[in-house]
Amino acid sequence: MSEVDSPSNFIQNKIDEDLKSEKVAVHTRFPPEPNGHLHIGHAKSICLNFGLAVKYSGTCNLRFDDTNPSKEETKYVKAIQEDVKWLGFDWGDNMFFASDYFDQLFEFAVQLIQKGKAYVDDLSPEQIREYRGTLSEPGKDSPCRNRTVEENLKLFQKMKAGEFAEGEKVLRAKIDMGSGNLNMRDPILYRILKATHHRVGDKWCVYPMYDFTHGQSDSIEKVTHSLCTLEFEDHRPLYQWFLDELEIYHPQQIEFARLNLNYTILSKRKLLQLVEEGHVDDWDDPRMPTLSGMRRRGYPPEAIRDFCERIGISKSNSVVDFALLEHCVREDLNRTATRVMAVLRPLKVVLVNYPENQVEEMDAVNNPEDPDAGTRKMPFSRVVYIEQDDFMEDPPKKFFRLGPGREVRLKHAYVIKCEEVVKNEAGEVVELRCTYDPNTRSGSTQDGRKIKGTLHWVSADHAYKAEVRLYDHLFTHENPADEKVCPDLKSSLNPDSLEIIKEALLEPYLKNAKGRFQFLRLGYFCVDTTISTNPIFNRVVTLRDTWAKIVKK
RNA sequence: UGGGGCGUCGUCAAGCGGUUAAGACACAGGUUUUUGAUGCCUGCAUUCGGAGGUUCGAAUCCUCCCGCCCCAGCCA
Repeated sequence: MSEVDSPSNFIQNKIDEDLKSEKVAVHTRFPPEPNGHLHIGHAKSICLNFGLAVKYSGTCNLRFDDTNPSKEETKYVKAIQEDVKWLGFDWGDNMFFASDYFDQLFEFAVQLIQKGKAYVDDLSPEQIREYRGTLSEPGKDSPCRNRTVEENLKLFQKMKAGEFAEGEKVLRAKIDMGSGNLNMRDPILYRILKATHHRVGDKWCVYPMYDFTHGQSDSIEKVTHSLCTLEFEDHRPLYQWFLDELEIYHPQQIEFARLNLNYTILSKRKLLQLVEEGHVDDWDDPRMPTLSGMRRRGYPPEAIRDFCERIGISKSNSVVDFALLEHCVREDLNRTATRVMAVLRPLKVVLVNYPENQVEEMDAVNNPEDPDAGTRKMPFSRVVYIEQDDFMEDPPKKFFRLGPGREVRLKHAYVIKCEEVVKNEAGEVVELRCTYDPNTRSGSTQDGRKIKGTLHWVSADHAYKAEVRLYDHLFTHENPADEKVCPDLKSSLNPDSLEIIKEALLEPYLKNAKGRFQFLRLGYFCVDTTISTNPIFNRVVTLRDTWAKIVKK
């Protein structure tokens, strides 16, 4: 599989080069903030970081970047762990929290003050913004910039002791207010936040900013390659500045492009909006691009890993075709899913020459791709249901399913012929009266006549009724994430992203079933018991459908 | 001349001075098939954003130009 021979990318090339000069084990980290659920974009990062550790026999830490207590919650920590595990990765003993380093980080800040490289600023948030300047104009120094070391030390301790209100003071690095890089214009190191932290409670009322936390955390953990997304490129000089000034171990930050997928959005903020406005049930709605949503939908973790492998790693902003993800899912499921029969929109078929009350047990192959999967029995009787789409009263040329006077094969059973079409008062076809050919048991003709069409079916008396849910893209717009071409998110929502079929007819084998199946000729489905005790079958993905393409033309 | 990035097939993406410019998805044909599925076969960039230059030789090096993305949270 493609998981074995992963394609080359610039990060691997870099690591290969690094390994030539210094023989240290590769050490990466996946650093989510526990303020929401993981999505397929995070999967790219997880697969990259953990994948590199596996490939180079190194280590990958799971580290929670929990420096903003007002947004973070323990429930997210748990959900993230679950998602990473489900994806198939193991951090072993290497789970850390930035909050583990709060004492150390505070000491680092004190060191900078002592070196004259940090100062306490009294400016208000608004003033700080003004003093920062703009993209094209330099900023100007704060009046507090030249406080003495002693004064700064005293003030910083008072900040820590809770003697000031939120927003009253901050600790800033003393770098360069004229820098073209805004991140270097005396960035804030610590702010006052009188919030309870999900792990360390009320121990602190000053919290370090991301920039003052991330690099040092990487350094403490002896991370060799700190991989992050492109928007942090501008932060790299600052990342290095802290490590230099503190004179501690230097990991290297390398940036890559985040994942974009068409027909969906991958921004936490917008995903949250979908949940809060009720456009989806929750974060794990099977239409969501979250890992929990995909898990419920039935996407195998192997398929997601394969997908992440195939999309590659580069620095160019790109939008990956959702069809590639679906391809990976189909490829995995084709190999592994048991084939069963289910009729979603039933049409009654009575076999007029089949004995009343007779039931035959037909042998059905479980998976033609896997000889070891064996066979099972399927009951067959006088009344069966077929799919409404599989009958046309006035079929076009290339249609080779059932029609008046036509013959078709019921998979694993018999060849039948449509003798009579029964309609209701409205003129709708409600029943087909057919004859079966007793000489075609299991589906093969003895006189050598070719039967082009093969239909799935279910015996009326033995059918098991269950709810089936069909999903489609959440958005009709190909690129809902791009606000330039799609300014209104809501108007591009796909009104048909969910179709519920209350009573689909399934073969009895599916009673008490768990896991994923291929409903023959329809698609792959996965049992979901999240929202009801009765199993619901979620459609993972359809089968490729070239007939539908022909019809479209 | 604010700073930092990116431009190779419809979409991803290899390529790192000498290749017929990988591969995958998508698409289009054909074939096998008791799933219009799967499988198999074939086709799909004389050209690498553009223009110059260096070189025996350039997608790869240099120059200029063009286009796109990110940055002005006490978010990460």
